Amino acid sequence: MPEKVRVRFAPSPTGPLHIGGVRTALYNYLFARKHNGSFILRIEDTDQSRFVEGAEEYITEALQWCGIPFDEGPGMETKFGPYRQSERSHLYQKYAKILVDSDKAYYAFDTPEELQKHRSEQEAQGNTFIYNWRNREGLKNSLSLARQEVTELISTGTPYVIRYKMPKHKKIELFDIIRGQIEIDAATLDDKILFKSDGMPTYHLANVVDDHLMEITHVIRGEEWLPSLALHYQLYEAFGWDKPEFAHLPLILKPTGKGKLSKRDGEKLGFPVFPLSWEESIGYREAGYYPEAVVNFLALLGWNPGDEREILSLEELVGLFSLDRVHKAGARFDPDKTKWYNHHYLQQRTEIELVADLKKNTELELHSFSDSYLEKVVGLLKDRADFALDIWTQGRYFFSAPENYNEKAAKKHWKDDTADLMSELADIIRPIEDFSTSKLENEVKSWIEQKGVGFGKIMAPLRLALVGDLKGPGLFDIMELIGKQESTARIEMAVQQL
RNA sequence: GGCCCGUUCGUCUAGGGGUUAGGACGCCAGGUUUUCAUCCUGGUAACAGGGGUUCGAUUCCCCUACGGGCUACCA
Repeated sequence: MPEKVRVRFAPSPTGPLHIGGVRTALYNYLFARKHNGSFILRIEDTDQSRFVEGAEEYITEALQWCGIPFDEGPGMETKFGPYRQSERSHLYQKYAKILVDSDKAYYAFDTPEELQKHRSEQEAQGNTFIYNWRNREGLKNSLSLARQEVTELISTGTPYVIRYKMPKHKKIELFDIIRGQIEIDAATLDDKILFKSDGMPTYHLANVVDDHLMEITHVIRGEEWLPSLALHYQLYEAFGWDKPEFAHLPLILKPTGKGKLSKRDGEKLGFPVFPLSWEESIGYREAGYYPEAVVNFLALLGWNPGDEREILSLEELVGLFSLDRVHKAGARFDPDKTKWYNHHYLQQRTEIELVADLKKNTELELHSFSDSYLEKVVGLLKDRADFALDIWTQGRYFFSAPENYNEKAAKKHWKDDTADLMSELADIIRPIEDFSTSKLENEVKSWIEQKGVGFGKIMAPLRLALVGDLKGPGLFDIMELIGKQESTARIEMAVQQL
């Protein structure tokens, strides 16, 4: 690759960034960094009717959170800017005109209603209406109308669009890095609208013009664009421009059922589909996922390094990434594996970091506990946590005495003589000066052996008394942490209540 | 319907003319933990079907089936 690699991620600010969009951005980022190139963010806001307030900010914040910032884009201006298409409309107008003047495109005056009518008429006969060589002579455009009439329509302000004049006889040879050679018969294509009657370009025109002007070398985008690649090729040729290389990424599919992953799948199956929360939809960040986990998971969804590694940091991904290892088929999204990745990255975090993670959640009543206490709790619980919040929800007994006891367990393990045994145990514990795990273990175990009652008869009710359930880390670790007073108090409470 | 892309365990995938078709998630079992989870070990499980080409196809070609995408003055 002789020229400097420049790639772009070009979302439309019509809402939150979808997880599939994040992956497209990630692959662009990885490719750019792998080749010491630039990663550009371009906002494709040519459809004013679908513009959503705050969506652009959401996109930049999401990329930031994932750790894949762009080198150029809104707010990071260079000679290639501006980076919002709405701020570049004068350019598209100019280039659309060039196409018309060279007879590669034409004005069309058909109203949306007229087109709709044609469509339904064709549909009624079981056909599809395609605006192209078959019928363009019979429709209202600068190809069918007299020159005079066209000038008059335009000068009187009649709304018009500009359509690309797709040739009838041509085999368009496409090349995609991921899919290889593709041949398309131009006769099956339609005269796509390049320039809308509202003065804005459509995706096709804006995209080609901007990619050229911004000197984009590789277009890495979703597979949904593959069908329009032939048009884009035609446009580059019409302008006499060198084409970038293209790579169309496989889609991310629903975990079950058919079709593309959607917002509804997340709601139904209870996992995020957005990087950050948006309105009612929870994001990966807010659900407690670490960006490393999301990036790692996403990178491996449709791509792999060629060996059996599954745990890869962003830096490692940069070093390993290559487009020709991108898979061709769509990938089903797997929420379980994402969770597993988060579990893994959570284990990498220190106790101090995890305490900080917990404290970020201001709804947790953590203020009455010291950092050193919290760090010890984390140390005992982190193995079993997928999310930082699990430490809180699974370790409530470190923060307050159990309010109720697992009924089934109580029925099974709290026998008639248990209360007496527990009271006796409390008496054994009370005089212990050095209230440490090892000391406790020694004392309690030798007492049990002396009594000859069997461990199960003591340990299960004791756990019930301290934790409220038959769960959790080692009992003596718990006792050391919550302390003598709390431990005995909980035993006495259980004796009373059970 | 038309056009385009695709198809290896349930899922993500490795592999590639001769392999015991490998790994990961999930699931199951055993071990550790006198609990639960983690963890460790093991197990379950796949080349969509049919034709070619070939000494030999999961691998190459064709067809079918199935899946996906596109078919807007949306991107």
